[in-house]
Amino acid sequence: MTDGVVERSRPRDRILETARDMFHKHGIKGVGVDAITEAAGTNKMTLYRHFESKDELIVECLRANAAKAGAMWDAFEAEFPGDKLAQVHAWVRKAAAMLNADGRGCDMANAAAELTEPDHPARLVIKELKEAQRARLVTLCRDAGIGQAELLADTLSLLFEGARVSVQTVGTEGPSTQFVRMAEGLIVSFRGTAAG
Amino acid sequence: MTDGVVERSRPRDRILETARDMFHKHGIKGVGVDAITEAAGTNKMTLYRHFESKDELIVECLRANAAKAGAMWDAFEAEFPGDKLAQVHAWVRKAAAMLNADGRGCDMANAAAELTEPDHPARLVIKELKEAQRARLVTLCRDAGIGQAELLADTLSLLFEGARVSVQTVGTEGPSTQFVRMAEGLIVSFRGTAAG
DNA sequence: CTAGGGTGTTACCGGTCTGTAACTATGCAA
DNA sequence: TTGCATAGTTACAGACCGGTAACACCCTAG
Repeated sequence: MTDGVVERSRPRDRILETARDMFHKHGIKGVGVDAITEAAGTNKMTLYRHFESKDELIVECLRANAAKAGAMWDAFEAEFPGDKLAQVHAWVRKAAAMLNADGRGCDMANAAAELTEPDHPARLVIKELKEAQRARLVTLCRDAGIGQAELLADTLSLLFEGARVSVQTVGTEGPSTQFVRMAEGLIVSFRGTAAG
Repeated sequence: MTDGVVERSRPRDRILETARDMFHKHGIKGVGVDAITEAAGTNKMTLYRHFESKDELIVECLRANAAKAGAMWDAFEAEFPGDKLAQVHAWVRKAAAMLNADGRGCDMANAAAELTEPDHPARLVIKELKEAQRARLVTLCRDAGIGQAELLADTLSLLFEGARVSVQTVGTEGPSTQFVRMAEGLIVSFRGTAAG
């Protein structure tokens, strides 16, 4: 039996997990590879044996985040099998929970704010992962029988995205406190219109 | 006659203006003081005679941004004197214009994403300036005779904030294209409810 | 027992970062 | 002309950055 998932896992996994946590808390440019490897209980050489550069490590961290987000969608389906409308409401609750979880916003959005080079490898994966998220929410809304599913999904997306940066700038007592009310009101409103 | 506002202004003003531009384009941690002073046509010593540290320069840049934002509100009042509802719609148009202006989001939000130290001097001014913006929009909505002015203002704020980060992550062709429609729809909807 | 792959250690490279010291040049005002 | 504030120049300190070289150390598979 392994005594601690983080401590006794392979160095590559520890590095990835530690980097994800530190990038999230302190920003990408705010963390050096030395700090990551030390926190992961390893060293710089081992990092560069598994990742060819810091940029590649960043990309892998973002992909790992996306994988966790994908698991979230699967959890909705598992909790409310077939009931797409319930899953939409579950998404709202999950989003609200994230807002109060910590004062840091979305890792993808934060990375996009930091990595300004237009051809940075991370920008590509950020874009495609955000588009995948959007597609899943659109599909969910559509399958829930809501008219104008794209518009509702986009509105909910922007509200959530905005709430995350609002938490980061003014804290949890700002406009983001109204997020659930806004989202639920919108869903009701859109369900009132034509339902395909 | 001075031949160029930027070139012949005082060094302090040139540094401030140049820093604002470069922080906006490349991020705060992505720009060094050497690069700023060189682009401003001066040198590092002069910068440190006018600003006691890079952090103080950052704070001054954020304050300058807020001053420009304040001028925007005054422009609304000048264009539609007394007509608060028209000013709300002017805000929507202005916000939409900002979305397509460039792919970079709000400087305050980006700074908050980069400067993660909880006691960083910039975090205080970011919070108070964001709260001031929110207060102005709430007041405008209330004076426009809209019921639930706070809720509408917060919703519009989150939508705009979210649209700015969406532009930064997936570009101008993403959910942000629907911003005006969402905002106008919300205003109509809120005007339909009780009007005080 | 042995061979080899994964890992750890130390030292280093060249570059960049914020911030400072010491000195020189300029322009304006009395 | 003298005096002074402002600005420019060069050089540097001390720290950190991403990334690499060379070598010693396991642990396990054969």
